[in-house]
Amino acid sequence: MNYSEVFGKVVSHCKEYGFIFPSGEIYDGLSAVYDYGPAGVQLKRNLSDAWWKAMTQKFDNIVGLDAAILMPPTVWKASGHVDAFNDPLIDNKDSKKRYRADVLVEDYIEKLLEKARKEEEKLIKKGKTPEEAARMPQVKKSVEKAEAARIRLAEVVNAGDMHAFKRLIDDLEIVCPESGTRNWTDVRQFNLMFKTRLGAVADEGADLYLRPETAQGIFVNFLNVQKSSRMKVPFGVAQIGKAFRNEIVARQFIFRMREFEQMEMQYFVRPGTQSEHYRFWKEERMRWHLSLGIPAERLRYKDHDKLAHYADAATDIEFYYPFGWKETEGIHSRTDYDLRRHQEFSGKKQTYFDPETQESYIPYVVETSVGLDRTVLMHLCNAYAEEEAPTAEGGTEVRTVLRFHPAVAPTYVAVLPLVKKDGMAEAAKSIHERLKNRFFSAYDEKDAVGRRYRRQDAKGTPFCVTIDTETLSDGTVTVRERDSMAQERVSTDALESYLAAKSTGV
RNA sequence: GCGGGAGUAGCUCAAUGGUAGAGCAUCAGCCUUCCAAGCUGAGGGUUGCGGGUUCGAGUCUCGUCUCCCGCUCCA
Repeated sequence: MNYSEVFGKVVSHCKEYGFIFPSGEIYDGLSAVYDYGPAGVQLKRNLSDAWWKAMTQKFDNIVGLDAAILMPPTVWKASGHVDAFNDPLIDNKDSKKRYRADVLVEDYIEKLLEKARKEEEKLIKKGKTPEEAARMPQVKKSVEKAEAARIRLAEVVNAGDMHAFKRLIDDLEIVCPESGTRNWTDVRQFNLMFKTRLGAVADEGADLYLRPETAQGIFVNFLNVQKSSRMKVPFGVAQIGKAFRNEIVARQFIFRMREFEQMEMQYFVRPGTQSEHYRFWKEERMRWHLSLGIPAERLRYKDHDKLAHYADAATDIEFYYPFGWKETEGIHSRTDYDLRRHQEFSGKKQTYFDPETQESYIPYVVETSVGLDRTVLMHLCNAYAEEEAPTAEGGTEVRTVLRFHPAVAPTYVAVLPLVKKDGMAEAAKSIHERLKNRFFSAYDEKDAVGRRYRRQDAKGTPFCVTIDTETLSDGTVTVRERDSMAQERVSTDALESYLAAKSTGV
């Protein structure tokens, strides 16, 4: 079974065992929106807890934050999202190519001006002065046409009138550079940010956006956090939260969702030192993924060739998903772009006084940003396995098992009486009651013990504790390990510490 | 968004235009001493949704929605 065959099985397994459901399924669902079921939410929470501890607990100079999803709209002007996330798009039906409508018109204008310039040059060569050449009809016509198009473009862009935009493209007789035809779809405004309104009355109040990334909540709180927690550069602010993007195409299960959760840490550093911190976090974040059992051969760095406007270095940590190598986490050296822009737009100084160097500066930022849902999917894809397992009759059968790292498995241990009689069930229940205080423990007495083992395998429970007649006489139980199916006899007194020792490695 | 494919029980799938079924799973009971055993019973469906053709539609037809694959898009 190869990786891509696994994908469909993972998706149906997720539904069958309560990890992930399509959102609002009884109403046909909503594209690219999913709900986490009982097993899925625990897996997700274990992963985010592991991340939160790896940041805020492990590092003295990283503190947490939970900023609101709604923020003043100017935040998104400052961050560049209002411009970058707003495109009028049009498709050519023949070439199937999609273009930004404003770019098409601008290219058209540019072509006209180019034509005018060439005419001008020709005329000047023929002895006209530049002033005379500019007045000649063959030049003047192109320039005027270009000017008229520019005015109309500005009008439709300002009005946000997509029908007028389409008429403009039709009127200008713009053709597709690929197919050369004018067989266009309508112009559609693609806004990757979700819009909502502040205030209960529909036509009053301000337009707001649901945040398209969580990072800005950290940037706008930079000084609040730094001053209230007496942090000195370098220090980090960690945050876990939802973000929203109106993706044009959202596919691949929970890999690209419209509503998703990010775990971000912005690390504020002295300008000039960003490279060393960038290198540190690059390695540290890879180590974290490895520590939770993701094998090294399914992880890699992918350095960015072309950098975003705000970055001076960027890399992705990619996982080999069933549909290929894809980004799970990004580590970006964001320079002082964000804080500088917020200083500019808010008029509030975003500088830090460094007591060591006795100077004030806007700190540089190294960002680690990991998709929580992608991390969940990574662990699901990595954990899913079908393998031969022995049956009671001595043959073999396929067992489906989720080999989660014990630290992230939704259920840590299942307590099973070998059979329901002779007081085994009662003994098992009391062990379960005790384990519950410390672990996510499940109790199951239905069906043969072999079947119960397989049920726990399918949910990814790493340990099963089985109570048999020996338990009643000498107080020992067997602990059955999920992956090896090996059993070990452990005294009930030592059971808790035995189980606890198995989850190390985070 | 475009092209192709698919939607029947929780899952995998049956059902010449003629009474919607099986296996697995779930639940209850019996039986069962270590890897999906067995027996008895129960629940679960407007066949994705909405029109049309027909005496009669899961089946033919049109539309629509959702999912999958490819393209496209993705600071």
